[in-house]
Amino acid sequence: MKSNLRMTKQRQVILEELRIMHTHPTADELYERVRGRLPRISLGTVYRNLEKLAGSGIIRRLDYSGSQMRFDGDLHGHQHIRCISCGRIEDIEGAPEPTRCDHELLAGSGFRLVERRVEYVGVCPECDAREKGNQSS
Amino acid sequence: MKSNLRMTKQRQVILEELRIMHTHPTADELYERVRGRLPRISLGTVYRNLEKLAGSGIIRRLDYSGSQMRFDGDLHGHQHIRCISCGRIEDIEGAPEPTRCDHELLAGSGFRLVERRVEYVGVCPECDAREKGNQSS
DNA sequence: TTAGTATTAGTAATCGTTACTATTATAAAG
DNA sequence: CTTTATAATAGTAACGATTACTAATACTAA
Repeated sequence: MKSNLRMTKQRQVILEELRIMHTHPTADELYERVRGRLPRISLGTVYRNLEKLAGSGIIRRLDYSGSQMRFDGDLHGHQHIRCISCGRIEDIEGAPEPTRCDHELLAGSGFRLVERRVEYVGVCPECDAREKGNQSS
Repeated sequence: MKSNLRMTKQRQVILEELRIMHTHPTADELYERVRGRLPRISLGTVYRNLEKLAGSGIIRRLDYSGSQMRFDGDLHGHQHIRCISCGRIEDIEGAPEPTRCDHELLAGSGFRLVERRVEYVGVCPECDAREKGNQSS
């Protein structure tokens, strides 16, 4: 099997700029930067490469969360777990996580902490069963 | 000061259905449900009401995350904090959170845990200063 | 009643992202 | 150095979720 991932000039520059930036840029913020070096690059190329690079584990996308906003009418303290496969979100009953070491971690940042959300990401029983069933040879 | 939030039939039904559902529905999933009771309601009304209700703290929207995907070229273990005011995301250096009680919490769900993301939400120093400056009597 | 204003239905516009298409660049084999 | 196969590109169109707009309607209170 071949590497299947050609290192083009565009891909190279996108990756370099992303690694330099450290600001967790959006696709079009990155696009603006990259245009400084490759004026003829298209926005689609940036999107496509970010997807490829994330798929290969070379970069990371923040927010697994899907493209649609979700709402919760239940305000009592609980957590959520999102299925990586089907996108379903389920409640996790139980007290919110302990906040022991948060303040140490955040001390240097200067941020005023408002909330601390734990997003569990996993595979729900149904998807897990289905995926195990599909494991061919 | 008046309540400023009229409880219309539409708003009432949207809230009731959301509270019944327990599936963290998207706006159009909820729209479909509500149409069963109010066939002439429009999708825009659902969106507008969800926004109003969330703004009043009566319901909750999952994912503070903005509408744009963000990327990170730095794969070493670190956390993020997002500014509620300007949307900026900063790195929080330090070990990932302890996972002590996660398994207990998740035990009943049947999910296979893949990842555990902590999203800190706060106000960055700049926004904090600005907001404090703007506090007029 | 009357008036003032929030809310609505319906539709158009916006914005981030993805899909499509013809062309170009890359890597490997001859 | 060609040739060949195919991944990647620029440019543009399409898409889907959300928001904005507008004229009509429904609350609420005087």
